[in-house]
Amino acid sequence: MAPRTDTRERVLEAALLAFGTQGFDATSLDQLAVELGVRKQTILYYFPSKAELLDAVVDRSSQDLAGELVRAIDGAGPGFDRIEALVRAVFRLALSQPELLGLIREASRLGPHTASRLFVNLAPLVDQATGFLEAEMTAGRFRKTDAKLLLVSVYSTVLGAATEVEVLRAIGIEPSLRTAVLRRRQIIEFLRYALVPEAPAKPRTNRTRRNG
Amino acid sequence: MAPRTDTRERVLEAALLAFGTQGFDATSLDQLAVELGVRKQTILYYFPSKAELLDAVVDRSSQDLAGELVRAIDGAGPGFDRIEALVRAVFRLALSQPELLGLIREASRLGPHTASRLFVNLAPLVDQATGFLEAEMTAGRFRKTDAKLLLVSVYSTVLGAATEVEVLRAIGIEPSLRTAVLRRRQIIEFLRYALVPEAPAKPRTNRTRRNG
DNA sequence: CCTATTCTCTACCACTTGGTAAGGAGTGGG
DNA sequence: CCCACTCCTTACCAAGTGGTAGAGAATAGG
Repeated sequence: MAPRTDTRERVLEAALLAFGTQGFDATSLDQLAVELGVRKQTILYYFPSKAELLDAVVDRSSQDLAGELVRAIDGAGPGFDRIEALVRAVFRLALSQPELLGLIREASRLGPHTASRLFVNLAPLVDQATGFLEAEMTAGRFRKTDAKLLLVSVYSTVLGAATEVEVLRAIGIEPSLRTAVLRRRQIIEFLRYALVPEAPAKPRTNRTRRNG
Repeated sequence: MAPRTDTRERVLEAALLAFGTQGFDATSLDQLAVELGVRKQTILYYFPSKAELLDAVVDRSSQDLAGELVRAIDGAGPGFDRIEALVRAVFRLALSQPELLGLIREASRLGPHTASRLFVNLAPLVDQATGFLEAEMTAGRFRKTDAKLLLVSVYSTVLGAATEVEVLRAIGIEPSLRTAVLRRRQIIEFLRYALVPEAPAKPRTNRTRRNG
């Protein structure tokens, strides 16, 4: 039956925001409660402990992320188009929901328990990605190498470019929508050279890839 | 004059280890004190607050890191050899002092104050790196692109491959010395394709690149 | 020997943390 | 009307947090 309130929902959202930006340890249940206009025990009613709240947030967020990325990838053509679609999706998330990507980082930082919880939900995506990479390699569209290791590289590169705000700032790139577009383009170019063999015909046409 | 004890030194080391592995918020002064076999107030004698301890640790660590990397780079020849030397240095650190790289991650996560402190010390390295990249580009040895953005990509890729232990584990790669060598090789290959134009003569000989 | 300095200690504290216990208000069904 | 259930509350707590105050031990210099 439908619950009478959406408090549980709101707790999850607030927790995602807090965990994803400040980090798990730097977030207190009291603080969350205040933000929600609710007593701390209300949070503990829905989630028996802070750890279980984290688990719930990680579960939901990783599922959300996986869904988002799978959708973006499925909508793209074969070959490098999929990589490009993935990068675009990640950058879209970095702008609309930076806390989500932040939580991913945080979750893999918090040790095996949380990390495995995270990657269990991401497993389908990982499998699909490795399968995709291997297929592209045998088709000769991508350079041949270890697909798993390659995936780690792509993961690090994309997530880094999308989330390492302080690094950008330190290097003299103020994070903004404008520079995000430039960063995205650079990442795509970077990955294309890294993945696709031969001269990739460098399309000056920005993105219109649909045949016509 | 030389201090009569090395306590300050030991505090810094223990703090680096704890901050770099567990994170700043998850580390308490009491815990550090117990590990050191010393009262908490001894720590606070040398560092008036936990925040200032962090600052000191970040300062020292970033200087150490910069020194280590500059040394590795300077000892390498021109062109891609320097990138390779950098990757090797980072992986060496990832094995011998993982907490150092962990602290770098942590520091850029803890907000502008700590991050700027970090990158002030890394600024020479950053300048040298961007200068190097630009020089290589004009020399035609590297593909032409925005040097700063490229640097962010390289940074993310290398640091990610060296530190994202849980990601590796989740993907089915148990972190070990053996896989570290494979990862390092893959990263170097990956970066070479991304950076160096044309077919780079893909050396089947593993690493002996010295003319002979 | 005396004193100043360096270093570490004991004793304490205000505050925050995650969490327990239990009760009360609203609601829906019998 | 009453019972059971959902939802949120007040009241409270033990443990841990970063940090202050100040004393005591050791050493070096005069």
